[in-house]
Amino acid sequence: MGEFSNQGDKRRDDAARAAWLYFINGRTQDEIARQLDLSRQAVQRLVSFAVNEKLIKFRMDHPIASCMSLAQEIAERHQLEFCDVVPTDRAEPESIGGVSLATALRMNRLLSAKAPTVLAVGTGRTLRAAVDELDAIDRPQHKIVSLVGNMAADGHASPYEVAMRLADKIGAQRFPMPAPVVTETAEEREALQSQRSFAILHELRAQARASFVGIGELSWQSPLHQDGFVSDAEIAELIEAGAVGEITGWPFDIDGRRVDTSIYDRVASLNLETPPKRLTVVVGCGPQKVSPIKAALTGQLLSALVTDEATAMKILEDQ
Amino acid sequence: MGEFSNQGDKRRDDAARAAWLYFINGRTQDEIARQLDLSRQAVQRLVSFAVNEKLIKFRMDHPIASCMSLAQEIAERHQLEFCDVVPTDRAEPESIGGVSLATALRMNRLLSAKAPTVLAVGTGRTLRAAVDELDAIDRPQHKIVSLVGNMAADGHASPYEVAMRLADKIGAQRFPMPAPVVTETAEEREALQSQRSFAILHELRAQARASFVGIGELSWQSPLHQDGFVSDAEIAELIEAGAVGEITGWPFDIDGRRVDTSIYDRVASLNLETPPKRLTVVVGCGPQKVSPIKAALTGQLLSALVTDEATAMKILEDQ
DNA sequence: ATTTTCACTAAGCAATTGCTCACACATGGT
DNA sequence: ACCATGTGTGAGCAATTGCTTAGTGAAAAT
Repeated sequence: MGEFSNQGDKRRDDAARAAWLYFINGRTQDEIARQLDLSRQAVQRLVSFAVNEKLIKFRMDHPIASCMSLAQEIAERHQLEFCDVVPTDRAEPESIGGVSLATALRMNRLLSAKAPTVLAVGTGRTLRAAVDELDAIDRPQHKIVSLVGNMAADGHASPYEVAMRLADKIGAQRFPMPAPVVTETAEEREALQSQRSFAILHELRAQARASFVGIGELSWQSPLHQDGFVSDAEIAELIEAGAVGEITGWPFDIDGRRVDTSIYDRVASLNLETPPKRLTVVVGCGPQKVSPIKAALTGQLLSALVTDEATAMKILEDQ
Repeated sequence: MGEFSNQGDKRRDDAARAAWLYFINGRTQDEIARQLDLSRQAVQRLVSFAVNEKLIKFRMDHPIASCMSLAQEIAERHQLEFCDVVPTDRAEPESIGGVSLATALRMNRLLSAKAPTVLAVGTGRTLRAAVDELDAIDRPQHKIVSLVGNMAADGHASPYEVAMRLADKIGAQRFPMPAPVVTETAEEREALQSQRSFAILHELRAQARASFVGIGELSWQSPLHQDGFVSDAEIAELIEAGAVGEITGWPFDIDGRRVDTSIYDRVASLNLETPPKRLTVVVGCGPQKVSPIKAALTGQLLSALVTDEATAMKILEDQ
């Protein structure tokens, strides 16, 4: 009783206790310090730690009318299963805190099920942040399958891998994709995809309850390019061919249709299901995501969307 | 679009937006004021309003070891379906914020089900506070049935009625008990209970997924007495006869057994099911609740408990 | 034994927040 | 028109919080 396996647990416990007294019982840090016999600074550190580590969570329990109406409009117009729109922080329009929280709530709902569930995920900053917001639950019966590799051609890995981290978080079985996003040659992709592990990924995706994917723009500043997944020549070719966005590495044009360039035969990720065969949630916000999302909606590449108010408004503009 | 049915909605929306930016995006009230074009004070009021109205919620997502071990010990010793123990605010040991939050989480879980669910509830401050913490969901298919009336013999009603408020909150069907807790005469109770509405209450309780009840001590300061449900003479008689606690008006002694006094034939609430036929959650904390809870545990009057750390420790002492 | 490292504390300052008060403005009743 | 009433606002102050610095002591490393 009352013993801790290590110091870290004790610290987390103290932090949780301090945060409880602070947020839920509404005490000041001074009072908590006296109560727990610590210095005020220690309490301040604990509370801050608890917030950073998300031992304590904030959740909005009120539908904001303007967000709701944007969401409904988008969902109806594109026949989505759902659309979540969160308030934009205008001082920092690229902030992903809001959408990742909303995404985490959706993931939570699916993952809290006791029945074994397969979830397919892409990669990206926003998804990664969403995983950090997930509730701590233990679901060894679930399976997390990666839709896309996270290696560049030069072999270095992007830090935004999601499947492993998600599986870690909930103790699920993990099925990462051991591949680059885009291979050097078409033959290389063939070789990769003929491996048994790829067949398993395909098989699992077919059983997946839902897919969660990010969305990228295609430009010289695009994440796909910056993270080194595609070369200068390739990005130029893609832009030239009219590609405006990509999902799990698959480029598409303004109408959401596939773009035939030399990389099309070298994208190693699982194919996009068009139209989606399962709940396919696209997550993203920010000015640069507007046209990719518009295109994806037009091309019916998704069946659900999580974004923010500013992006939602631009998506609805002059359509 | 963007229109509001009334001013209150607009205010709540603004508050929600301010709270979102404050808690979720981590901006200062000053920044939010500039962004929403309001004074800092207005933002401070909005944030405070959002917290008070629970538009924004705090939730702990970390099991505190000492609370967990107390909970496990109690649950095992008394074969409970669950026991939730929350940290105590030692500066205010009677504070019910924590247990009501924990209770609300348990209620939420049951009420979020889509399948029509019947929930039976007692009365009391803690339960009342728990209802205020519930998520805003709409569940017209559910039914809320009251286990106990909330009128005193003199006809005045206690403000701690729970069933109606709970039903309001989630839009469920309501089945209040139109009766005093203790009638004047045994005949009066007979008359009440022969009414059709009572048969319905019984019937519904039999279908209930769970009961949530408070627990009271029996003393001159007990809520039952202070709220005027029982007279001076009656409380004296009960104490004399060895009653230490009550649940929905039913008094019991230190072993959790019924106490035969003159009021036993006049308690109008639905009978206690002993042992419980369904999930029966007792909610309460504070020094004065210790022996009632101990007694109820001994007499197997409950199948789940929500309390706080200090109370839990005292419950486990020298048993 | 000595040094290094680390974590913590006290102190103090600057930023942020909570609260009060006096005042403006709208509303509804007389 | 005039007056209560209440609702919201801005200013200002006090409390609280976030953060930095310097110092202390314990544990680990040398």
